[in-house]
Amino acid sequence: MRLRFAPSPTGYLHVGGARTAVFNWLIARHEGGVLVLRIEDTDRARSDDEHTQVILDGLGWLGVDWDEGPFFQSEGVERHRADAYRLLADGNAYRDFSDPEAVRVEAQERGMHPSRVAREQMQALGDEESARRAEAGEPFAIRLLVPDGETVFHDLVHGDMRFGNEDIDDLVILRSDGTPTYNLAVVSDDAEMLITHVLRGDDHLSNTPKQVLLYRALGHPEPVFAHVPLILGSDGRKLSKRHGATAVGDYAKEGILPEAMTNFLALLGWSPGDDRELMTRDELVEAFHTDRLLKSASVFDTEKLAWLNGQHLSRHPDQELVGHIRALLDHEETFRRDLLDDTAWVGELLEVIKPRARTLDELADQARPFLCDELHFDEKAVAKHWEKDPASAMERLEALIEAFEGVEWSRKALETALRSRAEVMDVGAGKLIHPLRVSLTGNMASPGIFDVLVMLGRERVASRMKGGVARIRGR
RNA sequence: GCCCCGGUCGUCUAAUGGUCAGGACACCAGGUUUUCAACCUGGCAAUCGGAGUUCGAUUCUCCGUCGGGGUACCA
Repeated sequence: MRLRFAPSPTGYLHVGGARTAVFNWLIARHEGGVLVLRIEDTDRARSDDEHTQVILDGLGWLGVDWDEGPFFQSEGVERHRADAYRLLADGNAYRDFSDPEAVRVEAQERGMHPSRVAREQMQALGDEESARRAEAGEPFAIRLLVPDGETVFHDLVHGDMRFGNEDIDDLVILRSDGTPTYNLAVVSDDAEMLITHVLRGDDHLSNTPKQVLLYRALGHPEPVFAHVPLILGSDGRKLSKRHGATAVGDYAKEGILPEAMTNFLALLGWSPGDDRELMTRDELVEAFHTDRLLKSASVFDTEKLAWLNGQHLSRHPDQELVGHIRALLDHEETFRRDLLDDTAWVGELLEVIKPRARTLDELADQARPFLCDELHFDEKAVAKHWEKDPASAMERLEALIEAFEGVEWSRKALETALRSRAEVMDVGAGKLIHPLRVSLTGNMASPGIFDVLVMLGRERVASRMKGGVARIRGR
C-alpha cells in the first residue's frame, strides 16, 4: 500500500490539511504501507519556499513522518507535458487554438460549457488543419477529449460514484504556455509514484471522474479513492480565519501538545467504534481503519481540543514539560533555572500544577510563582484579600509569620499551625489563607496552600510574607 | 443554472429494520474543599421535514429543505 500527502505551499498548514495528513499517516503506519510527501508547487504565482518550510515544520510537529520525498510536482513537468502529448497523439486529447475569453463569452451566450465550444471548434477545424497551425507555431492548449458514456469509480467513504460524461468538461491538461494543469499533474505523478490509495478532502470528489478518465486514457491502473469530509468552523460554515486559529502552527504556539492535536484530528471524521476518546498515537495507529471513516463534515471544537490537551498534558513525560516551561519562562528576569535541577522537587511541583492547566501556556503560568522570584500581582486578588481590609490582612500575615516560626516544614505541621492560629484569632482558616496566598503567589487561585508552602520552602515563604506586609503598608 | 456530497443532543460521535437512541466535550446541580482546577455523583439535551416500503423505521426508497464541494489555460 502506497499513500501520499500532497499539500500545495500556498499558505500555512491548515487544520484540514493536517487532518488529511494524519489520516494518511495513520493508514500507512497501521498497514505497514509507504507514505510519500509531494509538494504541489505548480502554481508558481502562489507557491513559495517559505510556505513549504512551514508545512514541513507543521508535519514534523505533528509527528507525521514520511517514507519518500518530499518530492516537488514542478520536478515532473517534462513528464506531464509528455503525457499530454501522448494523449494528443493517441486521439484522447485535442489542440485548442481558441482565445479563452472569446470561448467563455460564446459559451455564456449559448448556455453551453466552454469546453464544448472548444470541442466544436476543434471538430470544425479538422485534424490536418490543426496539425498545420501547430506546425506554423501557433500557440494552443491541449484538452482531454471526454468520451461518451459515464464514468464510474469506487470511493472507500462514499461507495460507488457515477458521473455522466456529458457533465464532465474537456478539461485543459496543458496550457498554451506549455505548463501542465493540476489534474494532469496529479494523475501523472500518482501513477509515476505507484500510489495505490488516494485519501484527500471531499473538495476533490468532483475532480475525481476527470482524473479517472485521465488514468484510463493514459493506460495507468487506478488507485483506490477515499474522500474525507471537510472540517467546519463553529458556526457550521467553512473553516476560515474568522473562526480563530486555523493553522497548526497557531495551536503549537498556544501550547497545544502534538499528540493531543493528532488525537483530536483523528477523531474528526473517524471513530474507533467504541467509546474511546483519549488515545495515544500508538493506540490510534492500532485502531485506525478506513472502514470507519465518516461521510459527514464535522465542526472544529476548540473546547474539546483544550480538554483533550489537558488530558494529554497530565500524561506527558515530566522532562519534556520542564523543557516547555523553561522556554516559556525564559524571558523572566528572576527566573530561577537552578530550581529545575532538583528533579524530585520539580516532579512534585508538576503533580500539583498539572491538573490546573489545559495548555502549556497555562502550565507555565501555574509554575511561574514557584520558579520566578518576582511575583506578578493580580489586581483583583490584591483588592479582594488585602485592600478591602488592609489592617486585618497585615495583622493576619504577621500572625502567620509568627505561627510558622520554628514549625516543622511539612504539610501536616504547617496546617496544624495555621488552623490553631486561626482558632486563637477566632477567624475562619480562609481568612488567613487568602491573604497568605496572595503574598505567596500574587494570585487569587493556586494549588492547595499547604502545597504552596512546602514547595516554596521556609526561606522564600518568609521573605514573600514580609514582602507582602510591606506592600500592604506601602499602599 | 448544472453536477456531486452530506444532515443523530449546542459540538464530536455510538447503535440498530424492534434499544430506556449509548458515550464524550460544553452546560447546570450536588459532593470534596483554603482558592482555582482536577476528581466523583446526578441532570439537561438529538435521529432536518414530508411521503413511501414494512407488523415496525433514526436505519431502506423518493421528494423537499438546509449545509458543503465542483463547475478555471487555480491547486
